[in-house]
Amino acid sequence: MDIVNPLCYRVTAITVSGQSSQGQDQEAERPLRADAERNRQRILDAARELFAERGLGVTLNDIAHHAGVGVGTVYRRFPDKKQLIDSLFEQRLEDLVGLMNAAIADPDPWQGLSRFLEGALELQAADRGLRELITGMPDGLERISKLRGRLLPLGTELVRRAQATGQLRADIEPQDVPVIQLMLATIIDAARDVQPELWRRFLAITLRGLAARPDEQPVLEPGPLAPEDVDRVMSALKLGRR
Amino acid sequence: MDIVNPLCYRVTAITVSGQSSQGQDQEAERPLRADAERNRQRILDAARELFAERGLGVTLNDIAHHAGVGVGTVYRRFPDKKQLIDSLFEQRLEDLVGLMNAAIADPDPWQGLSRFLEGALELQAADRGLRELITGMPDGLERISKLRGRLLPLGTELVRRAQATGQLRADIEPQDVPVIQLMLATIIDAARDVQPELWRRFLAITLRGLAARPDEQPVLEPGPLAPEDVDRVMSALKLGRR
DNA sequence: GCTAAGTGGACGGACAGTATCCGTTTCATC
DNA sequence: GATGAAACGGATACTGTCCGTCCACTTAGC
Repeated sequence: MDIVNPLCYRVTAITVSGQSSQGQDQEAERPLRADAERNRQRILDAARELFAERGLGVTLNDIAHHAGVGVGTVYRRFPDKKQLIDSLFEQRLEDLVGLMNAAIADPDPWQGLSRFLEGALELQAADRGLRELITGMPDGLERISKLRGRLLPLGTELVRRAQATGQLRADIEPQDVPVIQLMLATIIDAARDVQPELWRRFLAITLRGLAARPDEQPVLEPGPLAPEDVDRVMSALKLGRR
Repeated sequence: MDIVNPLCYRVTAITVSGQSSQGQDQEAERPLRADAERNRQRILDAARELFAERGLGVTLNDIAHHAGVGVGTVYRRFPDKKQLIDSLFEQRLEDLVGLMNAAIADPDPWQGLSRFLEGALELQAADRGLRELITGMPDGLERISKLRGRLLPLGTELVRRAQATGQLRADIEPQDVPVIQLMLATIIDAARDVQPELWRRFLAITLRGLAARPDEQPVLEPGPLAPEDVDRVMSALKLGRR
C-alpha cells in the first residue's frame, strides 16, 4: 500500500495543477508525456459527457471505457472521483453565479427573477450531473457549499428588488428560491425521456403563483403531457433503492 | 432448492389468504399456530411502521429485526417482498380513490381540487412508502398501475368541473395533476426532517398559479424555511447513487 | 411427553462499485 | 535504433449490501 506512495504523490500534484487549469495544460510540475496528456483530455471529455447525460452515478470504469482507455489510466490521473467532479464542474457553477448577477442587473427585477429560474433550470436540464450537484450531494464537495454561500446574498438582493417594484408577492423569502428549483428540477428528471421541456410549463404556473398581481395568464408552453405518458413520467424516478 | 417446494407451497397459500384478508386471519387453508399468527401480525405491524418512516427501501432483515423475530420467520411467511407491500398498501391506495371521490362530490369544485391535492399529499407526507409507491416504482406492482387507471377518469371529472365554474384556468389538463403531486412530493421528502409541513407553502403557491383569477393572496402557511436549513433540505435527497 | 410446527440467525451467493497490481507497450532522448 | 522511464490496460482483489436458505433448536397443543 505504501509502496505506491511516491507515485501517488506525483499524480496528486499533477491533478491539482489540472484542477486549477481550465484550458492551459503544461507549466508547473513536470509536464505530462504527449500520449498521457492526450488521454487525460479524453478522460475529461468522456467524464463531462457521461456525467451530463447519466448523472454522477457513472463509475470511473464507465468513464474509462467511454474514453477508450483502461481503468488504471483513469485512476492514475484522478485518484479520487470527487476531485474529477470538482474540477469538471467548477465552470458550470460559475455560470450559475453569472446567471444570478445578470438577473440582478436586469432593469425589470421580475423579469430578472424569471430569467434566473429559467436559466438555472435550463443548465440543469442540459446536464444531469450538474443537477445532482445542485440538489443532492451532502458530503465532501466543498465547492458546492461555498457556492451556496455566495448565491444566497445575491438571491436575497434579487428577491428584494422584485418585491420593491411590487411584482413579487411580499411574503416570499429568498430561501424559497432554491426550493422552487428543487421541485421543478424533479420534473426535469422525471420527464427527461418523455417530454424534456415539460418543466417550463410548471415553471410558468409557479411564477404565476409567485406574482403579486398575476392578472394575465401567460401561455403554458409546452402543452400538457400526453395522457399515455403520465405513467412513464411518474415511474421514472428511482427513489429508495427498491 | 426443490426440496423445499412442499413448504413453499403451503406458505404461498397462506400468504395469499393473508393478502385478501384485511382484518380477519383464520379461515381457508389450515390456521396458523397461535405463536405463528402472533408473529405474523408483528411482522405486518413492523413492516407498516418501517415502510412509513423509511420508505420501501427497508430490507426484510430490517423488518424482522424490528418485529423482534428472525429473518427466517419473515421469509417463511412472506416469500416475496412485493406481496408484503402489495397487501400492506391495498387500503392506503383505496384511501386515495376515496379522497378523489370526495373531491368530486364537493359542491365547490375548486375547493374539491385543492382538498384533493392537500389530502393526497398529506397521505404521502405521513407515509414515505406510499409516496414511493405513487411516484416511483415501475416494475411489478400491478395494483398501482390499475389504481392510476381508475384515478385518471376521476381526475378528469375533477378538473373539468373546476374549469366549468371558471375557477381553474382553462389550459390545465388532467394529466397535470399527477405532475403537480410529483413536484410537491419532492419537497415532502427533502424537507421531512427539517420542516415537515413546508410542502403546504408551495402547494398554496402552485394553487394560486393554477387559479383562473387569483386575486387574493392566501396566507402562505407555514412560513419559509429558516435560512440555515436550506442546505440541509437541498442535500437531503439521494438521487443517483453517488 | 411427544411431535409437528415454528423459530432464529449464521451463512452462502449474487451483484455492484472501487481501487490496485503488474506484465506489456509506447514515448522521448541520446 | 537502443534504452529506460513513463504510461497503459484490464484482470483481479476487495468492500459492502442485500437476498434468501438451511438446519439445529424451541415450543404449542394434542
